[in-house]
Amino acid sequence: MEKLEFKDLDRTFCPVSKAMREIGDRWTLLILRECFWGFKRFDDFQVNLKISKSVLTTKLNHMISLDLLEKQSYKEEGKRTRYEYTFTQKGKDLTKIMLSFLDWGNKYLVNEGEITLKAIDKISKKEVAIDILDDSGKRLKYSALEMKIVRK
Amino acid sequence: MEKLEFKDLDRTFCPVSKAMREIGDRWTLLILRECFWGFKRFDDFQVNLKISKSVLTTKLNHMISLDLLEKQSYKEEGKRTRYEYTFTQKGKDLTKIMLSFLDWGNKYLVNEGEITLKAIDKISKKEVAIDILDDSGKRLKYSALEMKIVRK
DNA sequence: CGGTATCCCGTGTGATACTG
DNA sequence: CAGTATCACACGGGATACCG
Repeated sequence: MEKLEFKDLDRTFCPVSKAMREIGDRWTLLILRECFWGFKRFDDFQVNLKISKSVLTTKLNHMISLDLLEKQSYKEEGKRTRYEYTFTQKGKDLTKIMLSFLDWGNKYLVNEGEITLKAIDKISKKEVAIDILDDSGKRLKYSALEMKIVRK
Repeated sequence: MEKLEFKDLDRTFCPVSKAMREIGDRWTLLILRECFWGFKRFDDFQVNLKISKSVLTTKLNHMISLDLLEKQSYKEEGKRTRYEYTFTQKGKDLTKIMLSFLDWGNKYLVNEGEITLKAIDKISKKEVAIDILDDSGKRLKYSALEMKIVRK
């Protein structure tokens, strides 16, 4: 079997391409960010994100079809039925992507003195980091990395 | 000083929003991926990504203006002057975002038996992971996280 | 509150042709 | 090879009105 070179490959095989096609739009990650903060209702998304209702409808339905979100109805005593959106495991697993964005954004796009967001450990209240680890758990630099083409 | 609540905040303050505005388009991350693989020339990008030349020109110039890329000229003996694009530190620091996409894409968007890409340690040739760490270097679950509004 | 149905518009993108 | 210029268009997104 001959060795596959990057140049020969249709880039659509790359998981980064695939992920971009699925969540690489203006709203998906921001909706999931709102979920991560605990918001669940249509109206919260709409007000917080200042997204138009028609687009939000489309996005939510699309994200449900991609298994990023689940829609559930619930009913409080004496109130009418409501709906809430919560993320699935697949959606929740986008947290690392969100935190990477957060990290990079904080480093390069936030000025000194400006208000921003950090992710902290609930217990220690200290900042968390996101990093690249080898199989023994040691942190790696980018320069220590290479890409390999494999079959899953 | 009163406590700031998420609901009160214009979402544009969020570094995730800011990052999305800067790199949340169809091409930027894919161009940086090609850089990460070692490609540097206009034509490589164009052929590999199947992007139209006019769009590529616009993107590259935009990315230079955002300080994600640098353009340099170089000259080999007896050949004419060529140009190459390499990423800046700011661009290089997007690697974690790329690896997060790679990780998530591999988990959810690649079927068994399909060709895909993994990031490995150059030395040990073993797969690397990307993870969330507390300040002592211990891995954290999402459920151990919370967000905090701070000033940089 | 939680949507759907229309209509409209900007812009991101591709195709093609041209240049040094 | 490394672009620029021009045109044309689809589609994502916003605004508005309407509905259960």
